[in-house]
Amino acid sequence: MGAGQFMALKAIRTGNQTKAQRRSMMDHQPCETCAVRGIAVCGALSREELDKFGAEMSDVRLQSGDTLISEGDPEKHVFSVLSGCLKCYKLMPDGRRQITGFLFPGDFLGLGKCEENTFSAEAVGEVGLCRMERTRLTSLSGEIPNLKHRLYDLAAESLSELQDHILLLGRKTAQERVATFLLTLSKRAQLRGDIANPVEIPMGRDDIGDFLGLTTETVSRTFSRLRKAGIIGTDRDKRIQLINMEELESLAEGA
Amino acid sequence: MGAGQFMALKAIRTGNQTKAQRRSMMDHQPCETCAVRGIAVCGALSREELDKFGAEMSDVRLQSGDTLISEGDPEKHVFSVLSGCLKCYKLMPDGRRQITGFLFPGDFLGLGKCEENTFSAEAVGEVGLCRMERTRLTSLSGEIPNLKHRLYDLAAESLSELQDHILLLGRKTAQERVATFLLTLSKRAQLRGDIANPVEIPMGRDDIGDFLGLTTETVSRTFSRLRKAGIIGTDRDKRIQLINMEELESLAEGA
DNA sequence: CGCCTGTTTGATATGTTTCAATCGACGTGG
DNA sequence: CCACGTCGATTGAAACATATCAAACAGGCG
Repeated sequence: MGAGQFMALKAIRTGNQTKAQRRSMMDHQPCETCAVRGIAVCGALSREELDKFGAEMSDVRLQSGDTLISEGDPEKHVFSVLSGCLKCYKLMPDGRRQITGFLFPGDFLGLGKCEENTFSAEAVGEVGLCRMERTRLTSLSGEIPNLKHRLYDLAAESLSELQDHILLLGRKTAQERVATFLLTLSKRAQLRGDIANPVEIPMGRDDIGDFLGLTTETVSRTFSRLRKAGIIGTDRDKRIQLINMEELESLAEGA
Repeated sequence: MGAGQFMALKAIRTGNQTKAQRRSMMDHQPCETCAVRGIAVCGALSREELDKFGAEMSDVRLQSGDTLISEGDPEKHVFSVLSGCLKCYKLMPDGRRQITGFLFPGDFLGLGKCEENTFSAEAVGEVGLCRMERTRLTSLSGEIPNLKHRLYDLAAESLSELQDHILLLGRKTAQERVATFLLTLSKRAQLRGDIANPVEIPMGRDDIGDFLGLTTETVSRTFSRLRKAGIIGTDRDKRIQLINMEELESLAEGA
């Protein structure tokens, strides 16, 4: 691939500049009944720690397309995803976009070190999050060793995932990328207790393309190819059956 | 690009399986006189903390091509680079390789969370490092808050760099990748006090290719193109003058 | 039903890879 | 000191995977 230069002006990403406009704030729901307890940042906290932690949170709800944070803006808050899906991306001056990752329930947003966001994040469908002041997190992580440790673990895990993605972008073929993508999505769904096999694909083909370093068309064609090969099946666009897992795995690894 | 599938068997990377064979161990030199104090992990430590830290270190010296760690092996040690350059990479079953990053003096190796290395690391030319048991680092970071904090910062910085590289691999053209590479190398040299403008390129064209998601030939051709355009100049292969910085910057950003 | 938006499919263009050959620097041995 | 061999870098020609351009298709909704 490459050719980015020429795919450029396809949109200039004038996307609805919703920013925080449609974003709505709500009271924080009790952590005890939280759907993502156990898998989220807060999972490692004791009962008392959790109380202290939860007291600092407030809830946020986003509509599809809403921007949660923007690259370059001051990094004032950290977030924990409760429901829905977000895409994190970087833009180039001419509009080329690279999605660096998707966030699902239980995922944490706010591992940055510097004052400014290194990427933007936007809702894919409706999203619920809980939110905390970054400065509060910093001081809390000083008080609660478990929390600091958990944050470090999350960062380390994230590092490993990004390295995997670098391998994908640098060396895998379109088919291998798509296979990897489907399997990763499926495994993540399983981890948070969702259905793993007819795997839910909340984002559009263009988002998948911008994540995998491909175009919408190539993603679509690749899905079709896998479908014709009997490796995957489809009810709707957004729900895909993984039929031949073995083949999919070996495709993903590039064996 | 893409086509990885077909570039595959070009070598199967049978590379000299030197592992730790040529690796030699030495006593640890005093931290006070260390060339990379201030920029390395240990930079944030007080005098007493440094003594405690340094007492745990031993020195390692590698020859060109020596493998320091291998993907999948247990992660027993962490390292701080004193001199030279290392490449960190992941391999696919068929031999395709992706270099995830280069390490220079002052850089830290060992931010992993799990028991196993997520990548391999190999010396590019002669390398000097100091080494510590991972378990010792873990306990020390419990005792020394500064250290824990420093490690977290390093991880966060690393996250940001990997995201930049993901943008590069996913969306930049060959020329933009090479321009970015040269500038990054130059800036890092400056940060550690080395000469920034005739920038030293210790690694070969093939390593650069495997880092940028390109082939040796494309890297070489791109250098030639930049040279003909008067943007860079060359004394030797490994030392490159950045002549037109403005143009190089705008190329790198893809404006 | 017809519009709208996202997906799929087709035909063609192109940047990069692949295959192959030449060049250049460097070290070795006669 | 110069032929020779080696290894990495460079250059050329052709092949190819994916991008681009364009059109058809499908599903959801007013």
